[in-house]
Amino acid sequence: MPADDNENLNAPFKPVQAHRTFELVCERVREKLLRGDLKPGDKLPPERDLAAQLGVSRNVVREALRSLEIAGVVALRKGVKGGAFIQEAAASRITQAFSDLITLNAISLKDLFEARIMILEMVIDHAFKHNPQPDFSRLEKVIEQTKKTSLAGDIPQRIKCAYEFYHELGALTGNSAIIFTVDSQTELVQTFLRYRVADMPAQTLISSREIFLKLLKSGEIEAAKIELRAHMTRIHKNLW
Amino acid sequence: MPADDNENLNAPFKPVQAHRTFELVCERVREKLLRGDLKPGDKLPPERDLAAQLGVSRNVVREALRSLEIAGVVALRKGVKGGAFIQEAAASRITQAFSDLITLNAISLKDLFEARIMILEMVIDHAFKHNPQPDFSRLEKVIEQTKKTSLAGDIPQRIKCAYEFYHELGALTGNSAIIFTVDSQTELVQTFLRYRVADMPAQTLISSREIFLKLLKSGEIEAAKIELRAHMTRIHKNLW
DNA sequence: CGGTTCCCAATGGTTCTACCAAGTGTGGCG
DNA sequence: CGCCACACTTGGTAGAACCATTGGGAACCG
Repeated sequence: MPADDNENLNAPFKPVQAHRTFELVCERVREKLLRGDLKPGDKLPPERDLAAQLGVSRNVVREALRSLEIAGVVALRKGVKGGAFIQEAAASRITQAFSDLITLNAISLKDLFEARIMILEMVIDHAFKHNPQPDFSRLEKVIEQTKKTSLAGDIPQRIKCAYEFYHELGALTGNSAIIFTVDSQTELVQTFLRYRVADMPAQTLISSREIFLKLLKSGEIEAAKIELRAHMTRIHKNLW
Repeated sequence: MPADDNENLNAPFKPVQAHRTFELVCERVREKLLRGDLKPGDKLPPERDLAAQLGVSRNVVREALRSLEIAGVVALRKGVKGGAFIQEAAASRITQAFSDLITLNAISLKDLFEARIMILEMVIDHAFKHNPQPDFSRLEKVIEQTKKTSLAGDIPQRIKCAYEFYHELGALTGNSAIIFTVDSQTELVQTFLRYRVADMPAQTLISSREIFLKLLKSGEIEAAKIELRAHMTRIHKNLW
């Protein structure tokens, strides 16, 4: 439920005044984003200038920027040539939100992992439902890359490949909302597993990926889902 | 923070630079949350006291609180007896994240709605997969409530009932990660539809809900999914 | 005694000013 | 020519003062 202003829908009076100044500043920025006046990579004016232009104190501008930063809309860099830069759209803000729910004990790791499997299985189903012959070339390329880096023992690159793998899997749906969801879950799981990747032998990973792809290609959906679930279980088991 | 040192030892790349003071303040609060020293409903010390206790300026404390507020961890109320109160876990932060992705044109409304349908269908599948006879009593109760408020023309309550309906649907999985995902999507859609609910006659809504429940109860999963998709399409159509 | 009104203190919200810290470039010096 | 130091830009922190809202209690009135 909208946790903020609730219940004033049928209120005869409109107590609307929620304007903390910094929120208005955020609105201005979001407006410009929506209208295309601002695009990722663009830079906002310096805090001092912005404060002057908007007729508010620098503090207010800072709180607004802080808010936008936490929301992942802008990133701040200092020094000359620094400033507030509009960020590229990314899954990380969703990731952060889920992460907070976990620290609040509102979501257990078990549920998180189970949900991840559910969504990925859904992705596979959906990929075939609308297209009997999905294009697996990108997925294939990622697995190839995984093979190389993982055998070379390049852990960070291996982690990145894993991310790309699930990303391409999600991309089979062609639905960006699903892609972001999958990405955020991957990101989330990786933050919990980051320092334990090496627990799984490279060969185990590679063969799992290859078997999975082979099953997908031959259209054995259910078998592919079983392989995926088995792989996930191997990964997650380390945490319990 | 000994735990952090531990992790930094074998960290391939460091999360350094976190030493903006306000981030440290956030950490302190999150620590207390994680250790159970703070629970939802608890109140943080006043900004001035907090600043003194932590040995930082009030400005820093404010930025930290702003950050936690945006993250949905605390809510701020002014006046005497006001302060920063720890919030109950809620989906709203995820909602906001998706909302930002939409304003950045990274997700289209079409994809959002399609993803929503996909997830709900997945929920239905999953509910039956692990339990041939799911408990629909809560869902039934919500529909009963929907009937009442919707015929009475109580729009806000009708919206709330819709939220509850999808919430209980998600709850059939027993997976809190899924529940939060469903909730956030519902919230998101509702913000786009809020002022157009009345477009759908109450009777259309009610009969759709009842047909859906009846199909679920008789185990006609596919038919239920079709009814759900039809209902969704009716709702979403208004936006295109 | 009961209730209404008004004032006061607590607390978040805003403003100002000054200064610190970190990049970036430029000009001077070897 | 190359390197280094200094200055300038811009975000980060500090601290004090004041405003706005809220809740409760004191004062007042019936």
